[in-house]
Amino acid sequence: MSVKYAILGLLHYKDMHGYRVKELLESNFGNMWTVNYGQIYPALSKMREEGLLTMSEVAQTDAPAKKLYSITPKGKKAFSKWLNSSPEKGLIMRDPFLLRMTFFNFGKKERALDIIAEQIDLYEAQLKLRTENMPKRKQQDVYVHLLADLGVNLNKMMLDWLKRAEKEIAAEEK
Amino acid sequence: MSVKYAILGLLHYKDMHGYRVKELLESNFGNMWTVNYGQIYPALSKMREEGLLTMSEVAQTDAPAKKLYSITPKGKKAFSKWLNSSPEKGLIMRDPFLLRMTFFNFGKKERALDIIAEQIDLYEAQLKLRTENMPKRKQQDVYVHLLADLGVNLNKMMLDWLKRAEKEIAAEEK
DNA sequence: CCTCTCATGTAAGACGTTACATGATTCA
DNA sequence: TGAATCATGTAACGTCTTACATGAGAGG
Repeated sequence: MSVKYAILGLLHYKDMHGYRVKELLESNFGNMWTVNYGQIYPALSKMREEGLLTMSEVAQTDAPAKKLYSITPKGKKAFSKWLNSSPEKGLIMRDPFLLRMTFFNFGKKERALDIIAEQIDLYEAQLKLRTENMPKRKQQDVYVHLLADLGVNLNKMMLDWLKRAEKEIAAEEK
Repeated sequence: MSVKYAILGLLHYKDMHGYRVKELLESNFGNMWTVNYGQIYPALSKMREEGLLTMSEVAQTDAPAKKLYSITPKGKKAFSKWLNSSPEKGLIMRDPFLLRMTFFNFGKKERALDIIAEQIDLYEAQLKLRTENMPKRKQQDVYVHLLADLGVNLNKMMLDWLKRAEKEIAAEEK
């Protein structure tokens, strides 16, 4: 369960509630996460039961009450044990677009080019966003900033590749 | 269910049994798949029930009997419908190593460098394999060969990034 | 008044992984 | 004899996604 350790890691920075955890996991860290409340809220409750976290309710005048979670010494211990263990298996990269692309020999070339163009737009928008966010990340520790850098690199590589793909496919007779 | 369409795609090339499907998904296509029998065999049975595939048992003298699956016209139709639909959501990239790395500010620098060195070895071995397999892919269609190319690119980018990370982390005082 | 953002949660189901169980042949 | 490869499958368990349900305040 990796959401667990992601949460424990985030709580090293500051106390947080579920809503913020999701926000940070998605935008700030890694660039390569999608988490949803269906994972986060149950995980927080469970971890609290396990004694890794403590919770305190905070009433607010301008917004609904939130549940602030803090990491306990037991939680820190569990996190540090995980951090120093050897990372299992490898990278998982799955993309519905890439799966389709693999089989485009059985489809129409024009449609392939359309879908590639869509992807280029998507990655261009994402690259813009990531580039804009880079300065913020540079103020954080080396690791966070390296990760942000990786996100930008990935994005650039994909764009180069997509544009090359466009040309190669267009050049095919068939 | 993406395994479903991956199978339908493969069966456009030739009739296949479950064992071969796994082999091809893992090695030949995409470079970015891990599938296991727990997914494949039930999927094949289910798709047969749905009329997307037909099956015939083939006895062998040198190995156990295998179940050859063929795609039906209904299966081809379902596949082509999927192929031409717009790909949903985006790329999912998850790596236990990258998650750890994000939080290495809370761990020991030496350990971070060790783990990075391990990853470099891993990616170097993978790059070698992928580069060796490239000529085979070039004989296939543009799409398959572009996908193989993407795998190599990804690998190279990761290696560059890991080596830069090594230097930046080593340069930190702390 | 309507939509957006903030905020928390549950239930059902889809999807994936791991472990187990079986068994023949080939090669060292 | 023992390991590797080929071959098929199931059961239990985890994880993840989707949809639903609720509700307050802010701003147009």
